[in-house]
Amino acid sequence: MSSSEVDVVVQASFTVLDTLTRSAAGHDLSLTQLRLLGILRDRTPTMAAIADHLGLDRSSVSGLVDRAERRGYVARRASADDARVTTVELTEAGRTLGQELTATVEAGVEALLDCLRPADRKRVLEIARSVTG
Amino acid sequence: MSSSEVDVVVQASFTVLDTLTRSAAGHDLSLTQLRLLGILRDRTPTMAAIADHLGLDRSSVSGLVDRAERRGYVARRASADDARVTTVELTEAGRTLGQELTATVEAGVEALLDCLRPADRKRVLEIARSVTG
DNA sequence: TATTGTTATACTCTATAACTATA
DNA sequence: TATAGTTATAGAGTATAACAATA
Repeated sequence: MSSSEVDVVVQASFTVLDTLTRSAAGHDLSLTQLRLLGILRDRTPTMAAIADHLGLDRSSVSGLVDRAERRGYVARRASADDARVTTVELTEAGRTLGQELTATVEAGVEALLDCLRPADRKRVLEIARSVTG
Repeated sequence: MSSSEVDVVVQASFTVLDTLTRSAAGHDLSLTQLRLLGILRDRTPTMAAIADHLGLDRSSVSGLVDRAERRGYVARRASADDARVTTVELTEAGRTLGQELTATVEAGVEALLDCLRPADRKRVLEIARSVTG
């Protein structure tokens, strides 16, 4: 694979990520906050699990959750099993916002893929699944 | 396209971006600094052109270039045509670092795509080109 | 002793607003 | 007047180190 071909893959990823960033910004959120809400959509993880998932230090997640909590999108809950552990969950407002974001992101990504032929759209999904692993 | 299929595309983009972020961090750079060096690889843009390319405010680019300049990777040059204009170029150290980054990123992206069959690798490049436009 | 999470600190990144210099 | 770039300011995001509470 030539270096220009790597460029193309990287540029395409930036294009998708720019779409996500704009979707988040439209709701006055950062990309990281968007990812946090995405993680909480179907989970109630511990602080450590969030850090692992986002590849961040735990202290960074403390601040991240602080700001999301201050805005009313998430809530901390003490674990019943282990008094050291804190779990994080969406509030009703957070869930509503998450659903709006999902719709916005979906529209943005679909717009990006609208230029592809049906066979290519099928293929890009297969490839994306392979990359995700 | 179902929402789970959008998820797959988004997750694949995050995977590529995480590879880039790790490549940059390995050289003690942020993703934005990596993008800046990438832009300068084959151009000598004005501050305004960098801002347009990265989708940032010009004041953000001033700080970005300040920090890169302080580390010896880029240099500002006054335009001969228009005294208001400043162009930015790589230093020798910046070019060397950029080449190292290119190699690191290339290896990382290739590792991601190693699971694909040859026909798929060809296809992903075509699709990536379409998305990039 | 080891682990979970927070706090203190420092830096990068980013935008808005106000400014200077030039066109 | 309009444009290019900077500076001042404020806030978000991030890591490191030190810490408290719990296991």
